[in-house]
Amino acid sequence: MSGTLNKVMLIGHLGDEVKIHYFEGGNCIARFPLATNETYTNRQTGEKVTNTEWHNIVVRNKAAEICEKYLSKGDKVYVEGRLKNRQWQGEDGNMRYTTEVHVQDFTFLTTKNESLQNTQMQGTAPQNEPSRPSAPEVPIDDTEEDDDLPF
Amino acid sequence: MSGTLNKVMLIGHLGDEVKIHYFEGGNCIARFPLATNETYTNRQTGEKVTNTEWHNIVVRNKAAEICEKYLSKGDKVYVEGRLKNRQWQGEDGNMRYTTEVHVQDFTFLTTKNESLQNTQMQGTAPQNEPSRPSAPEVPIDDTEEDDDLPF
Amino acid sequence: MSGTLNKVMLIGHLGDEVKIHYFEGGNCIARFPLATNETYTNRQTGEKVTNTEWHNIVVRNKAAEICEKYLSKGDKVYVEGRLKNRQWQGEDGNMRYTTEVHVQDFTFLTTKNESLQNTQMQGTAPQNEPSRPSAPEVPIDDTEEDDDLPF
Amino acid sequence: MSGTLNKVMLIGHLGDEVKIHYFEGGNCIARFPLATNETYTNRQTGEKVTNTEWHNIVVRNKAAEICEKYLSKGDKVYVEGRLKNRQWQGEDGNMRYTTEVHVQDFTFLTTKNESLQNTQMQGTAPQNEPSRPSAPEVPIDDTEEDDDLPF
DNA sequence: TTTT
DNA sequence: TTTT
Repeated sequence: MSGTLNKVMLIGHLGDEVKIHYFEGGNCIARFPLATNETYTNRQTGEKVTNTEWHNIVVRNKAAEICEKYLSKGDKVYVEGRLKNRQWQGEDGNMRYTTEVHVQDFTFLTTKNESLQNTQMQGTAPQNEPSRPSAPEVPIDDTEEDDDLPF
Repeated sequence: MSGTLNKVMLIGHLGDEVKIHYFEGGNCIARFPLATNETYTNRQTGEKVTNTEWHNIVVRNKAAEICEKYLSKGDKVYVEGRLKNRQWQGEDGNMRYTTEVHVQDFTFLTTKNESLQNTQMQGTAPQNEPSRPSAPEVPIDDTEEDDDLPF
Repeated sequence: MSGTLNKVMLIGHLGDEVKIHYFEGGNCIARFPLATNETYTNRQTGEKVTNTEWHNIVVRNKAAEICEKYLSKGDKVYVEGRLKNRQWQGEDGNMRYTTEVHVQDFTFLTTKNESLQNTQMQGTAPQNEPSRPSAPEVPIDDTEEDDDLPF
Repeated sequence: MSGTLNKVMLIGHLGDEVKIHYFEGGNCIARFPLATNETYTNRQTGEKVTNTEWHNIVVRNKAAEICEKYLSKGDKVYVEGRLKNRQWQGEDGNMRYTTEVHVQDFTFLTTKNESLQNTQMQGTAPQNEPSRPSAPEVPIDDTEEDDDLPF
């Protein structure tokens, strides 16, 4: 315990399909962009303004596979996780910086693919899913042996 | 996954010592009251008002033991968990209802017992601690075989 | 500022219609039950178990009227607020205790009444709505002159 | 209402002093870096690893002035807000991207400057402070007329 | 009393 | 690039 807290909670829509990448050891990582919207009225002009924020969502291993299987562009989802900054060297030699949301928990709020109905139940059991009183049947290997890969 | 969310996040002070109870199988449960305060100014009278809410905190197994070991009355702590309603029959034959916060994660914000400094690191690794990329060294048995006990 | 935090975040379904009550000064309060579900597999028996928790949701003034207008039994909603304990004397003379969630923010995730489409935009502007950069057009009177009424 | 949620909750330590900037109309914006830590044990090597994430915190107007007045490098604070991405053109002509946490609520968890004790009460009344039953005495102008400035 |  |  470090006495700190790093928590993000988002409800938004997928702006694109889930992209998954498998590592040699069998681990995998999934990524997708998530849009949240804010609407307000400009006080000076009186016009209604909508701002969209795009978030880089990152999911690992079993949870990644569930997302890849059941989520599609446009779906609404709740994700909970941590902010993580990542840097890498761009092709032009300059450093690039990105902030990602590394998912610890999620729940589907709509899915276009309605075939998941029953499967959906275990769909919310990501890595070390905190809201499960009993242990998940499938042990999830969370080893971050990919940590220095440019993802 | 059920498509729902049940989350509570509190920062408050312990109103009493942690009380722990061990079950036969080795499981245990710890309880303590946590106070949060709200201060506002009454618009009509202009006086400052402070309201204190008391929350029933429930922690299980390894996390319970960490709390019992390191937290004391007056300590400040962050807890995250789920709301759970519990009912039982009182001595007068009437049903009693209580709402509890079942802890999934926590972090110490102050402790009177400063001896924990180093131990503190694993102090924040409750059951299925979600913010850990690697697995906790000690597997935590979360079996709720005590679920129908009146706690 | 009191150095404490009292926050609840729920996604659930309304178990009943919104009940609204108006006070003399024009203030009002709305209440509805909200269900969250938890599903897990019993480790011993292998059977799937679903637990439902019921939460007492309380909304005030303008936000209350929006809820009453647009939410119906069965709708899914996100609510954010504070835990508040309330006690009152029952008809049998015994004290009763309830824990409520006093809403500070909310967003509709589905509504059966689809006629709200456009109105919905301001539907998420409860009292002192925090996610609005510009001020809401309608000042909301939040005076808690009803605090000792048995609601 | 947009049916989305964009929420960040952090407990961390200030990595530097609060920097405040005043605009012509009297509005102001404060910024400071906030560190959160994550500690875990590498499963392969068995060594303990600590990761620090740095977050760009942005506060506006009255809340900004309170932060500037009472927070110092090293202080621990809870902040709640929204993720906001900002881009601007760097001196080299390349676009720069940053993710910021725009604060909606906060509470001091420690302060080196203990003189605030009493003042602290209003220290937690940022813009449209959601946890206040009564209205703040000082109306806060939240107009974002500075939105296209490179902050 | 909700929902999947 | 989402959604309402």
